[in-house]
Amino acid sequence: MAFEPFLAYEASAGSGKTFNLVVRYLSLLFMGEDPRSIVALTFTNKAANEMLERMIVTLEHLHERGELAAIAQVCEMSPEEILSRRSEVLRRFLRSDIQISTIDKFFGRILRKFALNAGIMPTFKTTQNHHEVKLLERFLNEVEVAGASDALVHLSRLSDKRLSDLFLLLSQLYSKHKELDLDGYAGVNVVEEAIEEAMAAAAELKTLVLGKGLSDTANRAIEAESFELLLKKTWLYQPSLNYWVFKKGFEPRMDEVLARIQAAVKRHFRRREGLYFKELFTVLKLYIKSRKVMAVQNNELSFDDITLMVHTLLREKLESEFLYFRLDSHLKHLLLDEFQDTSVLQFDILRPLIEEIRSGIGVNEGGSFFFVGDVKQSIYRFRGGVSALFHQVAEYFNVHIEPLRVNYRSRSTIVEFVNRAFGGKIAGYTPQMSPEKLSGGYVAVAMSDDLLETLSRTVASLIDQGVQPEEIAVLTVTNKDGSAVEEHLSLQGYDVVTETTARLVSQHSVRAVIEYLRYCYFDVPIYRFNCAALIGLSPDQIERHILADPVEGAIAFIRRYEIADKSVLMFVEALRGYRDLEEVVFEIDRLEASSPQSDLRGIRIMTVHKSKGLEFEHVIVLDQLGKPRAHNDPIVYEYEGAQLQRLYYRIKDREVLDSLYAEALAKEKKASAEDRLNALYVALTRAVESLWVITKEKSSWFAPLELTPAEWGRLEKKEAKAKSEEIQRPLIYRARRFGRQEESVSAPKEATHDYAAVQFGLALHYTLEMMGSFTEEAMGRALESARNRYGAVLHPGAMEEIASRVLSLIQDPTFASLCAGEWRKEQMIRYQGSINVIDLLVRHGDEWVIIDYKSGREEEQKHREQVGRYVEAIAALSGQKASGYLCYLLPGGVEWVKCL
DNA sequence: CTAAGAATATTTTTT
DNA sequence: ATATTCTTAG
Repeated sequence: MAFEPFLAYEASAGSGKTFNLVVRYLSLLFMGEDPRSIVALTFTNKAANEMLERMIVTLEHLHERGELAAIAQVCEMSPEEILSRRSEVLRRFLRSDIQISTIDKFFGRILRKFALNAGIMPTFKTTQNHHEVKLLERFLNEVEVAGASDALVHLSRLSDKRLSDLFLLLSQLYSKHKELDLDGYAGVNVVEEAIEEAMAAAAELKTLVLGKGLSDTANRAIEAESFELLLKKTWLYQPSLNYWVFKKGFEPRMDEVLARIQAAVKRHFRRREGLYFKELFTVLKLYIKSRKVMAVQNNELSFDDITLMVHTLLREKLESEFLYFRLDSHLKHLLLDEFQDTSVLQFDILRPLIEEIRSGIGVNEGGSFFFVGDVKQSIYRFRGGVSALFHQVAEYFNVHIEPLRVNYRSRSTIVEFVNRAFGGKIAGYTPQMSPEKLSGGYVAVAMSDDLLETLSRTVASLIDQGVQPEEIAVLTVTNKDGSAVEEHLSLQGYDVVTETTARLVSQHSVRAVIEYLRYCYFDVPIYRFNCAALIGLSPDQIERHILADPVEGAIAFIRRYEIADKSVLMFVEALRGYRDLEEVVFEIDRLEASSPQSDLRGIRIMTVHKSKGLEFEHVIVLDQLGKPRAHNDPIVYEYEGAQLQRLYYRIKDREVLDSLYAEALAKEKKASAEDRLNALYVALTRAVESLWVITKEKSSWFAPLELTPAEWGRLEKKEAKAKSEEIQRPLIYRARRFGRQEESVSAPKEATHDYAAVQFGLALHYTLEMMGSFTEEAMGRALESARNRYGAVLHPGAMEEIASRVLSLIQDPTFASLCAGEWRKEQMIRYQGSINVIDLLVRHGDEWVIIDYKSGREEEQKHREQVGRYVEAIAALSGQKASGYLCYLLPGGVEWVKCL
C-alpha cells in the first residue's frame, strides 16, 4: 500500500500496532523527511521508550525484519534501495532531536518554549503531588477574601460532605473546567416552595390513608414527620400506592396526591441541583485561581496544569496564531498512539496543528497525520480519555480507518476464547483472526472460593510444566490486590516482581512512622489512633515524644516497635533530606519515591491497567479479592459523543422522579459497564501461550462475561531454552533483562534552575556528539553545526567558550589514553525501564570505559550516581569489567572524576 | 411469601 | 453509595 497522508488504524489487541507505527515512522525517514519534523506521541513513558527502542533495533537489523517489506511498499522503493540507505537514515535519526514522547512531555516542552507568554518561568518543575496543605490554606484565604465562606459552608451542608471530600472534587473539576460553563448557574434563585408543597400534599395523603382504617404498619409507613423523613419513604418512589399494605384501602385519588408529592420533590431536587452547582462553581473559580497562583509561586506544575496552560496559551490568547506558527515550522508529521485515550482538551490543542497539516500550505506541503488506537481498549475515561474522539476525529478530518484484524500475539485457542467471550458483549465486536502458524495455546477458567490458594496452585502447575517464573504475569484489578498476591506468593517461596504503584509513603510500616511523627508534632489523638491501628497495638501503647530530629525519632520508633523492613529503612534515608520535623509532617505526602523492589527476576504482578500494551507468555488474571466499589462521584456527567452536555447532581432515587436525570444516569451506567468490559478485554488479551482466569462466584469482576469453569487446548511442555545468547553480542545493548524492570527506580531528574546554563550544556554536548573524531578539524565542523542549532538561544561568547573547553578536552592526555580503543558515542542502553544515553563508551580489550561529559560541577553527587548506574548496567550486560569517568569540561580546563 | 426498614460490610483504574 | 442480611408485620 502506497503512502497515505491521512490514515488511522483501528488496532485490536496484538494486531501489530507498534509494527505499523514503526513502519509509518521509518517510511517517512526513508522518504527523506527530517526526523525533527516528525512528532510521535504515546501515553506512557514505557510505550515511548519501547517505540524508540523498536525503531533503533529495526533500523539496526533491517535486512532480517518484517518491517522491511512493509516500508518498501509504503515508500514505493525496492527493499534493496531501502537497505542501501539504511545506515545513512540511522545516523540521521540518532543525531537529531527525536520527538517520540508522551503527550504530556510534548505539552511540557511547548509550555517551556512559550513559558514567558504564559506568565511562568521556563524552568518550572513538574510534579505529581502538589502542596496540599499550602494549597488548602491559599484556597481558604481566597474564599474568605471573596466573601464566599457562606457558599463553602452551604456546600458542605448541602452535600453532607467534609471539606476534604469537597477539596478532592474541586481538583477533579479543575482538570475539566474548560468544558464547563462556570457562569451557567449564576441566576438560580434560592426560594424554596417545593418542600412546603410536598409536605402539604403528604399530609393530605396521610389523612386519606388513615381514614381507611388500615393496619398499624400502613399507618406508620404513611407518616412523615419531616421532609427529610419523607424522602426516605419507599412508597414515595413507587409508581402507585396500589401495593403492599396500602392495597386493601386503595383508591385512585391516593395516586393523584402521590403524583403531586413526587412532582414537588422532583422540583426540589432540581432546585437543590441548581443551588449546588451555583455554590460549587463560585468556589471552583476561587480554587482555579489558587491553583494558578500556587503554580507560579512555586514554579511547579502538575500534568493537568501544563495541559490547561498550553490550552489557554494556544487556544485562548490573542497571539495564539503566532505561537502555532512557531510550533508548526518544526512539525510536519504527527503520529498518535493509543488515540482512544486522548482527552478533549488534549485533542483541542492538537487540532489546529492537524488542520495546518491538512491545509498543505508552505512547510506543510506533504505533511501527514496518522493515528492508531482501539476503542475496545479505552480504559482511561476516569482520567478524561474520550474514546468517541476516535471515530469523530476520523470523520472530521476525513481520515480513512483501516481495521487490523489479525492477532499476531496470542495462540489461536486464546484468540477464539476472547472472540467467544466478547462477541455480543462489546458493541460491534468483530472476531479476530489467528494466523495458521499460531495454532495451539491453552485457556482455563477456574472458579474458586479461595482465590489466592487457587492462584498458587496454578503457579505451581505452570512451574511444574517447565515454565520460567519470569514468563508468568499475574494481573489484578487493584493495586491492593497486587500487594496481597505479592505477599502470598513470596510466602510460598516464589520470586516476585511487583509493578503495582506502590509509593513509599503508602507502605504500611512507613505510614505508621508518619502517623507517629504527626502525633509527636501536632499532639492530636487521631494520629495516635492511626499509628496504633497500623501496627496493631492499642493507642495507649503509643507514647508521644518531643522530637528534636525526625530521623532519630523515627529510628527510635522503628526499634521500639520492631517494624523495620526494606521500605521503612529506605524511608529513613529519605527523611534525612528534610530540614526539620515541621517540614516532614507537612511535606512528606509529596515524597514520590517508590517502595524498593522485591527482586529483579520472578513472577510479574501488576494491575490490569498497568498491563496495557504489554504481553506475557503465561497470564493469570485474578478476580477482585474484595468487593467492587460503588462510584462515589456526586456529579453525573452527561456526554454526547465527546461533547459534555450537562451536569446532574447525584441524589439517591432521583431517577424515579426525573426522567432526564434517569437518562443521564443510564448513559453513565452504560459507560461504566463499557469501561469494565474494556478492562476485561485488555486483561484477557495479554497472553501469548496460556491464559488462566480465576474467578469467584459472588460479585465477580468477570461477571459481565458470564464465564463458566472450563478449559480449552493443551499447555505444551517446552524445553528450557538457552537465554544467554543475547548478552554475548558485543556492542548491541538490548538490555532485555534489565528492561523488564519498569520505572520504579526512575533516573533522578537533573534539577537545573538556570535556563541559559541548560542550553549551554546542550550545545556543548551536541558539539561533542557531532565530532566524528577527536581532532581539531572535526571540532571546527561540529562547532559550526552547533552554532546553527543553538546560536540563537545562547548568550554572546558562549560558542567561543564551548570551543575552548572542547579544545582542552581533545588535548587532554587522560582523555587520549581513555579513548585509545574501540569507541561509540551516544550509546543508548535500556536500564531499569528508562533509556539512558552514554556519551562515550570505549572498549579496551575485555574492559569497558564509560565517559560522561558535564559542563558544571554543581551536581556532582547526582552525576556520580548516574555514571554509577551506567557502570552497573554495562558490567552486568557484558559480564566484563567496567569503569566510569565524569569528565568535567570547566572554564579552567578538564577535570576527571572516577566513579565506581 | 413479601416488602419495609434497620443494621452491617465494603469501598479503583494513573500520565 | 450499594449490596446483603436480618427482623418484623401482614
